[in-house]
Amino acid sequence: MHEVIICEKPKSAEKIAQALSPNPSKMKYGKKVNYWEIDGKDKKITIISAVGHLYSLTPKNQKEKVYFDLKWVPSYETQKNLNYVKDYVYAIKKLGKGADKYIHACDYDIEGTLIGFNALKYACGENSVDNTTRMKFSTLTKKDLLEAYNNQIELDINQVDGGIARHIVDFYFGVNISKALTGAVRKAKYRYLQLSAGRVQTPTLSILVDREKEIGKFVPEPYCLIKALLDIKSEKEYIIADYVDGKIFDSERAEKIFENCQGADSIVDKVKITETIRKPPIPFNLGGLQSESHTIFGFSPKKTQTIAQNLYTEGYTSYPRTSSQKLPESLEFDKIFKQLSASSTFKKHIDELPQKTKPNEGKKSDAAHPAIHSTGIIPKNLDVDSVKIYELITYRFISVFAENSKLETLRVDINVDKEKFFFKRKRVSEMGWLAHYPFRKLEEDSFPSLKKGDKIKVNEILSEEKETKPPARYNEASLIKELEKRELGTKTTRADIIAKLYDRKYISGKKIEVNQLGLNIIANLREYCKNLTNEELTRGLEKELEGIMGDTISKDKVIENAKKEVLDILSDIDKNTLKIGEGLYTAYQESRVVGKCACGGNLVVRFSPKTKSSFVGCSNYPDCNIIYSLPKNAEVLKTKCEKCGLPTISFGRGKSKQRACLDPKCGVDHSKIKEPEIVGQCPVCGKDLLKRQGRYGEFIGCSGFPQCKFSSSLEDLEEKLAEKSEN
DNA sequence: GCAAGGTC
Repeated sequence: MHEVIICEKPKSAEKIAQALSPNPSKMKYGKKVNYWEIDGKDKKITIISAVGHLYSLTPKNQKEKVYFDLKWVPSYETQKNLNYVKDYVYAIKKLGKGADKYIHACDYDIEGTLIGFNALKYACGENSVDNTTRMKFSTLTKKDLLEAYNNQIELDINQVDGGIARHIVDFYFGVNISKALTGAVRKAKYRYLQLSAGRVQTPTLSILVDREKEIGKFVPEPYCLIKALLDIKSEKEYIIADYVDGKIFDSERAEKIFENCQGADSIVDKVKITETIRKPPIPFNLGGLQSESHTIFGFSPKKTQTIAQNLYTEGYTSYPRTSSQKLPESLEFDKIFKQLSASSTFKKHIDELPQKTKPNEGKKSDAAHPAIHSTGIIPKNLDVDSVKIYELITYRFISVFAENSKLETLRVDINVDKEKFFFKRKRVSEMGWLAHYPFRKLEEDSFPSLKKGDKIKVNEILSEEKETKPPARYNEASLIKELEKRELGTKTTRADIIAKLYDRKYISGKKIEVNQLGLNIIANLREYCKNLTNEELTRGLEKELEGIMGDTISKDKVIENAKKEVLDILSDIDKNTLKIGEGLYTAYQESRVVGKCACGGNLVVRFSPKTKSSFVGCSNYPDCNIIYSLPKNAEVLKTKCEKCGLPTISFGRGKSKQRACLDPKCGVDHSKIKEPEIVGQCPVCGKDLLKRQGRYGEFIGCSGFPQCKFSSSLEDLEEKLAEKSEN
């Protein structure tokens, strides 16, 4: 009797083999594919694996105008970068044909069920499906796997149908509407401009557009902050106390308070020290790791994901594509810590952990995998960025087991004449887990010794005019969090989808801005297929998939409904195709404008298919044929060259990243302007004031930043200094 | 190629 077990990925095949036998034989098919064999008395078991989806949808006839007639083909046929899949398909075809019995042992979710089903149907042969049972497990532990093997259930064909429907509906909407948009530009302008829309990418772009609009209509409100510069020092800085009510929007009131305080000294009214407990952080899931790595190292979520994936394949850290924030005891922490202790730096931290502790866990869990953690194997020869991610994961893993840290907050309330001010100082009083997680900035304020009734001289009363700020733009990490919250996309696809929006030139910048093209796409889609721009399509699809799995609606009915809806949308787009195409192309051109040409035209980024490189040319071509070539992977920046006014560009990677003027003949090397120029003394703390380069141009900041927050625009500086010295 | 979803 020959039994074939089909798994979702090589790792789970290995785990299942090890669970079923103390010494399974590890075999190789070709050079790359591992599989396992267990020879029993009257049974031979072959355990093989897929590598995620092996098959993808493709139109039966590529020449159709719209694609509703689809078929499954091996995914390496439609996507060249999936070449590695080939070996696995071949292996399953060879090893999985003609067995007496099949066991479907992929992850127990919609996609996993479909992965195994397609592998059986298209690689092992149609008949294999009828001869298949299912293993249902939620972790890859020996106990769970054995239990699943001993209690196999029937293959749930409704779950398979749910998976098929999901793929087809996404294809119907995504591919057909993308084609229609691209086609509209082609028909209107005879230009090829690859555009796209989809169930997840479009609502994501829509979220960004909404934020853009909020920012656009935001009216800043002036307010006033009143501060008292006290004649006591913390470290070397004078302590500044804030007016107790914070922002004051009534300027008359602000002025009155300001007047009231003039010349008066202050008396300490109340001194209070409170202690707050900070629990250790929670274990990383993919989103958590991406977000932390973004704030600490500035890595994009996609970059973090790739590095974490490599660390996993090398065996240094656990499976990264998890949403779990939990670390079950079955992982055997003791063993991992013992292994990690081979490194003296980790040992130092591990030795300080309290005995017999449980990890601090988060709420989210994942059926297939625990939170991201170190395996215990100490890596060798990692590149710098991988080291950073590895250490982040390992120190996080250690610190979730550590003790609470404690923070002391000193709050001093003072009266300046009749007006009330206060200031706060913070310091860590017990390090706890912070000692094992060297990525956080620690609060280390010194506490001045004061008691009720003490008199403090007031050096100066400061009145700062401020404006309320518009809501912040999303960055990649905060956008991923928003998508998680709205349950759009999955943990694995979110980073890719954002990358796609950049790629299409819908959005740009680290603080994400929506380009004209992105705004126009959403405007059009909101008019012609509203459901695609909000989350309704996803929510509706979820409901329908539940219906399919609960056997209250058929897969075919769901697919048919989707087809009708897409046909309606396509006919609306078709009726307005020239208008839509025109608008999209104009928006695209506006997005590409980077500056003004000497001839009065617009400087535009163009792509030369001949040299396969980008360059900047003038919109008045062929009348004006000025051309600036761009280095590979160059980015045209918003800041202008101060010598010639052309935009500046940045190119190169990492430390060799350079800035220069778009015109190489201009000769200003912008990368050398990094040494900030000293332009005066800070009126608040007395340190040097520096001219700094910000995201939106130059500004003046204090060299004492972040302790001293004084800043000013170039224009307002003199005024601000004069104002301060008058008082 | 176009989507979104698995996985190296």
